[in-house]
Amino acid sequence: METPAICTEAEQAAGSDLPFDAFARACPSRETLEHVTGRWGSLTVGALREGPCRFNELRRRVEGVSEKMLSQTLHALERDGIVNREAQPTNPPRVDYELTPLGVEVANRLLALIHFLEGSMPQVLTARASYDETRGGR
Amino acid sequence: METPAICTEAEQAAGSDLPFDAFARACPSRETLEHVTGRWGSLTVGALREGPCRFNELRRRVEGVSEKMLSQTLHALERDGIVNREAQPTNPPRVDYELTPLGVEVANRLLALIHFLEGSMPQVLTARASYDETRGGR
DNA sequence: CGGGATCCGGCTTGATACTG
DNA sequence: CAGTATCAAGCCGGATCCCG
Repeated sequence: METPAICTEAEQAAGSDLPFDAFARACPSRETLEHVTGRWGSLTVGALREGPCRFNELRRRVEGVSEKMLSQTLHALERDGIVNREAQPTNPPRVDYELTPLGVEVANRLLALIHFLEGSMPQVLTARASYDETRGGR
Repeated sequence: METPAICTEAEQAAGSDLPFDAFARACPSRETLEHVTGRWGSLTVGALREGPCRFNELRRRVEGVSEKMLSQTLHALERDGIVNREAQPTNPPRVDYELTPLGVEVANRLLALIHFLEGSMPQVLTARASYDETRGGR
């Protein structure tokens, strides 16, 4: 079969009506992918790649993120085993976040993609320009 | 500076108040990244990697996607120079989509990440299990 | 067939406030 | 400091209608 890396038609053929919910479950790697590549996911992974840090420090590194979103993102990544959370029951509370070894691997691949994209921005920008021009700016 | 691949604090330091809108613009590669990794983006790129195809054929390959979303995704990818659109003014109209050389490169990196993630699913699943167990299923 | 325009519901996000 | 709870807004995605 020509099923790509991402399961697409696989579940369609198997399931039937799946409103896109079923296939998300059938393809857990997609979930993780989105945790990693999502808005705050990629920024968080990027920030954590510079070294472990605490919650509010992370908020500063990823600035623009709300507490809620950072917390949420962190939990998702922690649940996926990408991020490790170390809470010390001291007072005041101190919690450090860091990438797990798996997280580092993921970060590297992700960054590879991102770097490639960044290196390709001239092409992308050119493409965008001609696209916009062709269609009159819209 | 230790600015990561993804521009995070860079613009913060430079700009100032950016409500996450400014930095999205300051960091066009992030935009493209999300086009590629997004819900339909990754599926579309994956589908197109199997070879060029027409709109409705694509809809079938990526099934679950609505016309609107496919169209939208395709336009975003086309604008970024990831996808090439070839319209033939015949009747009935025939339009073929295919990955550009750049698109193929991007697809390869993306798939590398995805494949790694898929290969790591046992770890991820294990991590998820212990996370869920620890917190009582929530 | 290939798509654009519109309407609309829902999930995602973001402020704000509160707890330990 | 390190979060969670709540609530409203906004964007995303889907269904539908329509045109070329």
